[in-house]
Amino acid sequence: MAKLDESLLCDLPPFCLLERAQIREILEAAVSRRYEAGTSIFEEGAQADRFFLLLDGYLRVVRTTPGGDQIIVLHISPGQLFGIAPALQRETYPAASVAAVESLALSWPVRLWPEFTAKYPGFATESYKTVGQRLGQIQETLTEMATQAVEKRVACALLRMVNQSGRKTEAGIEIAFPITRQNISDMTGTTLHTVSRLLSAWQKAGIVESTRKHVTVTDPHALVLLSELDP
Amino acid sequence: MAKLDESLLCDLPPFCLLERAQIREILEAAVSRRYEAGTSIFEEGAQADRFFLLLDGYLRVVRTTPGGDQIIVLHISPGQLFGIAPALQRETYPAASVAAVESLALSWPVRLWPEFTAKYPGFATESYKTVGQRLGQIQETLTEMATQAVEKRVACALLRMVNQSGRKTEAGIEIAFPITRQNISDMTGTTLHTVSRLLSAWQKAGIVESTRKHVTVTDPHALVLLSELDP
DNA sequence: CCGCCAGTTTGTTCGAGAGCAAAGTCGGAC
DNA sequence: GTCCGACTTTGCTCTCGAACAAACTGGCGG
Repeated sequence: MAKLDESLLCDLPPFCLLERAQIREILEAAVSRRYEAGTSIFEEGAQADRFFLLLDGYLRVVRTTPGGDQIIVLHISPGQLFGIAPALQRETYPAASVAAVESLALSWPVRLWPEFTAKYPGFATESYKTVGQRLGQIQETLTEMATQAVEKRVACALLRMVNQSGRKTEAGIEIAFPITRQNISDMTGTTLHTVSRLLSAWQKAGIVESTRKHVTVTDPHALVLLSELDP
Repeated sequence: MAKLDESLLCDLPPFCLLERAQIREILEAAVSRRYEAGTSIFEEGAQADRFFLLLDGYLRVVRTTPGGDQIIVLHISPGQLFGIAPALQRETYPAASVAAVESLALSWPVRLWPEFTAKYPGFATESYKTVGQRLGQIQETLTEMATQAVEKRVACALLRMVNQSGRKTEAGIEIAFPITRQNISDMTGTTLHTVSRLLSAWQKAGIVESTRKHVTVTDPHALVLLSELDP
């Protein structure tokens, strides 16, 4: 249990309607923990006994197939709730959460969920809104995966990451967390080879720049065209 | 607004904890409507102003890409809530719902949702449970789509339909709603040609039987093997 | 009873992208 | 500085399944 400044929470959607005293209460009940890059916060299929809020860092939500292939379902940015399976009456987490960088998260035991939704106005509403957005996003990814060619899927994946956590730099917009070719291929259901070729081609075309583990989109508009156009 | 027997509702998860009087109240507020096969209950992107309960029939939940390709996200069986976007604070429905056969559904205006969850114990819990199940199912489909070859995806899709709405017959287990090769290809992101070839091969192998618009799985176990094994 | 059409089957061609192989390079540990 | 391992690049081959084409079939409406 850590002593945390309530200003961390009071701007976030699920908490922004609450009073200082309520926020303090919530913090009192929370456990705060640091996760090193690469470590997992919880595993796929594990007992869903807590729910979480990411304060700092970035997470990947990952599913692994029996065959050992894995795919990245989505990324979590600071300020977002995650591991909210228990809010949906799930016994287990449907996917694992892995820290992409050193990260900091709060968590509460599941039994507090009903209390939170009952006691704090707007908490339930805002949380379910998050669920709705994720559901929509996953449906979108699914359609994309089912209908689009590899090139478009990769373009869409980059755009999604840029939109969710792009940082403006001199060169363009940089994805805020480290990401390998392998990671991108795990988001798009392709191979790191293909991703590497695509990024090389786009770099030559002046659309992206990339170094090890980092990608900057220099011409977002061109990427949008790639993700939409047919030929 | 139709006069409906409350016994229709009282066994369903969202309502099973309620008293007769409450169920009657809920029915009073509902609009009941019949939909012909092929018609849509609501369109993708439409204002999400009502939520629904399928009483009879089967629905496909469909997303369409800008390019005109469409994919079937999931099927809805009698007794399930659908179009519950509003419960997740969405302004619009993220996908369309189309009747696969002549169907009957109840619906209520969105403004009753908060009332229902507040007034009827277990309603919110059970509804969000449904959301959780769908989220899990879609994630599963997504991983499948991203990692598995066409043959396995089709096998999985058949198994999912059989599990959700299989009917025992002399020959095996029949999928309870009409389904074309095209439909199956829309669930698996392939073409009707490929699905046709697969079904033919499986029929020859004694695993399935199929006529126009109908599929019966005669050897479910063999299909499970196909959906799991590697070689 | 016939004709039509939606749905299905089957053949053939062809290209995207997976799989395999190998070499290059950057960054951190020591 | 130098070594090592994780990440990346690039070339080549080969297969799966999409795309195109065309014929067939069964059911429904007139």
